[in-house]
Amino acid sequence: MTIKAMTIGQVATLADVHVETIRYYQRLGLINEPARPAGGFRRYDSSTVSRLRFVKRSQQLGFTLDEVRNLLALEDRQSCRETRLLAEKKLAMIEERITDLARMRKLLKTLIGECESGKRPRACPIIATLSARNV
Amino acid sequence: MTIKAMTIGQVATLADVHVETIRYYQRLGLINEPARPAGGFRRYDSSTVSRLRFVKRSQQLGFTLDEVRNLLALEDRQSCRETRLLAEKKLAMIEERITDLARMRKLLKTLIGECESGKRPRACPIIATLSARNV
DNA sequence: TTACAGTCCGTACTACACTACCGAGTCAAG
DNA sequence: CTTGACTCGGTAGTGTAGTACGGACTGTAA
Repeated sequence: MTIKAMTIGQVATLADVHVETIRYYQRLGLINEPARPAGGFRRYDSSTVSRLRFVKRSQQLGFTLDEVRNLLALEDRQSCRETRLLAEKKLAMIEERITDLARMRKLLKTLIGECESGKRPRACPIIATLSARNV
Repeated sequence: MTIKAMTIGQVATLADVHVETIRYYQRLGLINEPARPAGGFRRYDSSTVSRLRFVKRSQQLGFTLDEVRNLLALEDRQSCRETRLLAEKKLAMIEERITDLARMRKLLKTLIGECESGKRPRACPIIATLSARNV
C-alpha cells in the first residue's frame, strides 16, 4: 500500500498507460484530477493507479469507456445487482458478435476450401460468390 | 440484365445503400464515376449496382473497404491465388478475434455465475475482480 | 412554366479511444 | 544557477465507415 505523492508521469509508468491517456480519462471524468498547488505539478496517490488498472481490465473484458464510467460509479455505490446486469448485457453483446464472426468464418472456410480443391476450374469461387446476385 | 442509364438515386435504391455512400465510395476509388454531361446528372448502368453489392457482401465477410479495394482489383485481374491469400489472412484475423471474445465470454460468465450463486456474500465479485491488483 | 424532387459539390460532423504537438511553466540534480 | 526532463493546457489529428448539411443547379411532370 504505497500511498505516495506521485507525478502524473510516475502514475502512468506504474499503471502502464501514457500520460496523455490519463489526461484523456480525466477529461472524460473516469479519473479525478487533484487540485493544482499554486502553479505547481499535481500529485497523485496509488488509488489513481488502481483506478487506471480497473479501467484497463474492464476494457479487456470488452467494456467501452462509457460503460467503464458506469462500472466505476457502481463500484463507488457498491451496487452488485446493477453491476451484474451490466455484465450480462455485455456478455450478450459478446455472444452476438461471436455468432456473427462464426458465420463469417464458416463462409470464408467454405470458399477457401473450394478454391483449393479446384472444384470450379474456370472462375475463382471467392470472387464468384462476392459477385453473385444473391447471397 | 437491365443495363439502363440510371441516376445515382436509382442505383442507390437498387443496391440498398445511401446516395452519400456511393459518393463516398467514388472518393475512395471503389466505384468509378461516369463523366458528367455538360452540367447535367451522371448516368450509371447496372454494373455499378453489381459493384456495390460486391462491396457490401465483402463487408459482411469482414473485409474493410481497403481490403475490398484489393478484392476488386483482383476481380478485375482474375487472380484467384491472391484472392485466396487475402481470404486466408482475413480468416486468420477472424479466428483470432473469436478467440479473444471467447476468453472475455468465459470470464464474464464466471463472474456473473459467482454473483448469482452468492458465493461471496460481502463484495460484488465482478467489481472485486476488476479492482484486483493482478488479473 | 412552374413547382419540386433529385443531383452536385464541398465541408463538416458522428463514434471510439486515444495520440501528437505546442509554447510556457516548473521541478530536481548537479 | 543552469540545464534538462517533466508538466500544464489546449487544440488538432489518427483510423474506419460513413452521415449530415447547405446552396446552387437540373430534370421532369403537371
